[in-house]
Amino acid sequence: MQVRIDGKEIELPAHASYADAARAAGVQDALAARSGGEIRELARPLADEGGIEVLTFADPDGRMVFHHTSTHVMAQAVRRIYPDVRLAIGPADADGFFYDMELSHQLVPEDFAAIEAEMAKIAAENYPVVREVISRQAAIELFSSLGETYKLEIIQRLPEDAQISIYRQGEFVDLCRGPHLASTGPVQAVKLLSVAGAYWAGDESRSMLQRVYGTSFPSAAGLEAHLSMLEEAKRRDHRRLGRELELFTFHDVAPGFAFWQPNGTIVYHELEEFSREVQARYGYQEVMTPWIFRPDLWQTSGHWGHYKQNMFVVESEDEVVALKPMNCPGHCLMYSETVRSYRDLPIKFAEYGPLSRFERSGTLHGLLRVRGFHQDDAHIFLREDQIGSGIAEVLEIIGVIYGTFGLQYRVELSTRPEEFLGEIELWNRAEAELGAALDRAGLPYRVNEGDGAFYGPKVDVHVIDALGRNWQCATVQLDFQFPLRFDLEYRDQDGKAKRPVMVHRAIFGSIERFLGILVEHFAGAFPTWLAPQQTRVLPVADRHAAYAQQVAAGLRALGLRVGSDLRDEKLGYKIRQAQTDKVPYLLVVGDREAAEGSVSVRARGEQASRTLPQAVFAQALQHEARGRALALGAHLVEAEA
RNA sequence: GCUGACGUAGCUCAGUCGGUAGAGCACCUGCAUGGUAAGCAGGAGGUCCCGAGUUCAAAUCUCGGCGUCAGCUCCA
Repeated sequence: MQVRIDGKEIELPAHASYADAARAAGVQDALAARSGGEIRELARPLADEGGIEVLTFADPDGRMVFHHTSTHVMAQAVRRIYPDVRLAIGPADADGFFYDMELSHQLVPEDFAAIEAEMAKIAAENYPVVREVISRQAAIELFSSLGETYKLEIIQRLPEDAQISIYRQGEFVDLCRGPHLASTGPVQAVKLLSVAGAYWAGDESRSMLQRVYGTSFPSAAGLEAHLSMLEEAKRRDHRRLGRELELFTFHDVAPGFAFWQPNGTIVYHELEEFSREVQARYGYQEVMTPWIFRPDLWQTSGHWGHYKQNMFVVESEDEVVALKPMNCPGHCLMYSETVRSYRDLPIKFAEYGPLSRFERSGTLHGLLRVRGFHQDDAHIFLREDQIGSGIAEVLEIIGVIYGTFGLQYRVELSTRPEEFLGEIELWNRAEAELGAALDRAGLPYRVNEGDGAFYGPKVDVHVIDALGRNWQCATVQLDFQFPLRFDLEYRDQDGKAKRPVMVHRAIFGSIERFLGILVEHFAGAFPTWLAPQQTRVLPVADRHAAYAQQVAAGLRALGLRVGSDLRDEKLGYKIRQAQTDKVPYLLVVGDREAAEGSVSVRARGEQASRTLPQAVFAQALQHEARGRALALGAHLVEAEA
């Protein structure tokens, strides 16, 4: 028969398999195939179809199949070593796989080597992975005899008409939907990464299983590359860099709250100032509102009913009060204090004040998940006819802000959750407005059904960092509820009272969190405008100290952040330290420079240096910092020319 | 919150069998006056997370608490 494989027409005998097809197409390392969006196992016979694609490890679906079989190999190895294991679920995940299991032995990382060795044996033994479809009754009998109670529970949960498949490899059998590799042989390079608890069926009230995470590759080289990427992520960990660069610290007595060290405070303020500057251009008005309120406010806003478990509630003078987790109720109050005209709208209140949310202890994570933080928060009150332009403007600001950091981003639209306030019709309208604004902005987006806030649908923006990781940052939430609950009004053209619409939005999200993401994105090497110290003067010997101080003073007078290293150390030592401190520009000054009033400039990460007159360097640095340039040196090259 | 691991000098970590603690870096002092990623020598630095218990004796063993880490759950 004639089959189109990866775009080429190829003649194959009748009853050929996908493996035959891959071979005929000359693909050596085929893992599976894809046809009409479905993944097909290599051992299966070709179905009657238009065209197929051969999947290798380069394809995400191919990788998924590979990792899926890998986790079966791991389960088989664990069973050989710990026969009392009971298996729950074992899927592929983004970069590897995991298996949830119950066993009497508490696994520790020291056990991994033995399991990996057994996995290598299973790969070398190269068992065919055989799929069988069996009846529900046969499946129940099989897994009962094996004592696999979790598998029995899975079978019971399957719909009546579900096809039940099992996969065998050697002595091992597992309930599984597949798809899988044709044999265990390709699972050559494996690394188990961690073991942690995971609830059975993701249910907090059920038993806790042991989840073993691992990753695997067809070749040792691929595994090595992946492991060094993980190492790189570790090197960039903002908690580590935060301490090394003296940006922030945490203390046992204030879990979930950062101490901002002098260096970190500079970066923090630069971010806040940047936001302030951009938003002022768009007509935002900055405000400051109380951070402790009586429950009345939270009752009006609905937080008392829906969010209280996340709020810090304190007692004072026999009265209960609560720290604000969000600014919106305060801004609504502020809006309602005056009679508003249709001419005033949109009104845009921005606030950078402190927010507190009670987060469960196990969820805290450096700056990325804290209890005390600040947002580049704003609430926009607008007329219904301004919704489209209002949302479009926010999307524009997002582009301006993320562009400055060189961050790519992607967008998601989250719709009505199960627990919600208000009428379904209002929700539908709000969701439609957001979708339309995204379409007009030309931003492709994914829909997250049921993931919206309790008061309205939202657009979430995920930034993509230098390592390709995604972080949820900006959020834009349309809200018909708060105006209703706070009875907000404006006088329309006809003199009648009308209800405004509200937009909640933050671009960084939490400034703390965004800063943490930036630390990892830049690996601590901030662009000049964000760098705590933008330049550092290094005298060659102590007789050059006076000139060094003069150079530093001159730069400081221009508003630049400059340090000087006057210690009795050799130049190489000071340079090394300045590089590890990730200072953008080092200025070496010795006899030559002192004599001609120049500085020898060495940019971060470079070996070469160039000598420039003091004033020329100062001006270039000033331009670079003021312009919030992403890369180092553009103005320097200009200055030299 | 749950499961597991961990908590020793400012940082990274070692500490055997239960016998009162160590290294490197950083810091301080002295020598060296130096030209683009670590000069040499010396010194100081400890509530071994906190609290109980076992023991003649606890960094070490047991229990409880706090915190951190990996994950789960949660995340307007």
